[in-house]
Amino acid sequence: MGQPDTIERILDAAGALFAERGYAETSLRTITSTANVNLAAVNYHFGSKKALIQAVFARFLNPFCENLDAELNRRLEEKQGQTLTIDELIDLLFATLLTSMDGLGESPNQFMRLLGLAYTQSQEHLRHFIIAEYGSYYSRFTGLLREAMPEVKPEVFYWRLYFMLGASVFTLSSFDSISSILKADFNKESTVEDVVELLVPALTGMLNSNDV
Amino acid sequence: MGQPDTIERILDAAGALFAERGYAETSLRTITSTANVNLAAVNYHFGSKKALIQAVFARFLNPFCENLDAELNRRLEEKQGQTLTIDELIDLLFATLLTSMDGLGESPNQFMRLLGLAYTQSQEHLRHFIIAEYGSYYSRFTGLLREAMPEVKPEVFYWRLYFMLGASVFTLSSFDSISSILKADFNKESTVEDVVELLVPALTGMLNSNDV
DNA sequence: TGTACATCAGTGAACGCGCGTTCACTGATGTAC
DNA sequence: TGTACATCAGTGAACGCGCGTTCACTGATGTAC
Repeated sequence: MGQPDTIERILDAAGALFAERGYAETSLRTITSTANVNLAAVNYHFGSKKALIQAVFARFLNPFCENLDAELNRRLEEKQGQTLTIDELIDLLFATLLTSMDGLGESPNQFMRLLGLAYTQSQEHLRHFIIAEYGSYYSRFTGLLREAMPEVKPEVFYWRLYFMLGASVFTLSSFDSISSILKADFNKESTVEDVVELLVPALTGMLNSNDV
Repeated sequence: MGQPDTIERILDAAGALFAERGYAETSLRTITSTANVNLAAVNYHFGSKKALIQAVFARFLNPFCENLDAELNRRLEEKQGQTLTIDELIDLLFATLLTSMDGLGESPNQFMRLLGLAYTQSQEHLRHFIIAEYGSYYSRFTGLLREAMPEVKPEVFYWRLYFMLGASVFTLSSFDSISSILKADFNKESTVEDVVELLVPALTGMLNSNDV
């Protein structure tokens, strides 16, 4: 194969196909023929299909987590020790998500779809991988969010975190099909940016919901 | 096979196994051996694996949709033409969900998990089946919710509906794993009822979020 | 009442197929002396 | 500068395996006359 970067081409094809149809439903034969690469190349470069799945994730999560960390540092310095508010944190999270994906030429909904599938498909190895590699970033963000709303009980905070995660992952991961129905029913086009703009205040409203 | 109700035993096993590991990841051999039934019995009684998946869904959705419809009728009559509020509708929805599952001896999180998987796994036939069979119930409920919040723009309402769906489906479908982490971290036991009690005001808070 | 036939739930074994992975191999490039 | 060897990306064909589905068959029960 004279063409450059077999590894990159495999990652591109795998990312798109996994997001589209799921991990178990995408065969190595489909991936390698889409990438114009020999069938055995995946096992040669990555070792196994599982390792390929993890590599696809790392390519998304590494830049995102690094950007998130840097942004948090910048904002904390700016506020000189004051705690960040819920609004500021949620805003920062989604702004980072949108800009991190720009660099890769990948849309955030593809990333969200992969993330959603990691939860719902039975990919134990993937959940372990994500927790082991990126758990500390997750803890830092949720820790800061906790500081912004210290008055709620721990278990209430904990469940609201998952309500938030669910609303975000589910909506953005199904962005394509949801927005195409919206187009059909109301003739309205939407971008991911539009939805994020609606999502951020909705999540803040949910985290702040009072009557418990 | 002298034991009674081969069909019921297949549906029980299939429901539990699909919810646990997904549709593609559960083989007919696993289902039939769990149900203590001959491998060929699924194709004999249901025709195909796809038809079995749909039958599993129908067993959940039929009673739920009928109960929801009846409850809506009852409440509307009670209020004599007045529109139902957001709180009342969300309350009624989840109360019906909880009571509908009681009768089947099945937990709402199993049902939610199946529903979540229907969205994320590439089961086109299943989405078509659900829309065709149960779309009118869905439209009725969302129509009433729309009447309760006529001031928001249609597309804003539309997206908030999906935020709500995402938060509910994601959280309840992962109830087992989320609550086991909560148990490990805070030594707090939670029931599905506890989570629904937190979820209802959170969803209402999200639907009502103002700054757009 | 007895016989012949139809219906139907259930069975055991086999079918072809697509899957992830392996393996012996090629050919280009780099390194040692 | 030339030769021998090592390294490494990539290849083509085959491997065994588990999958959903099919098919000829059994045996119990119901129905017609």
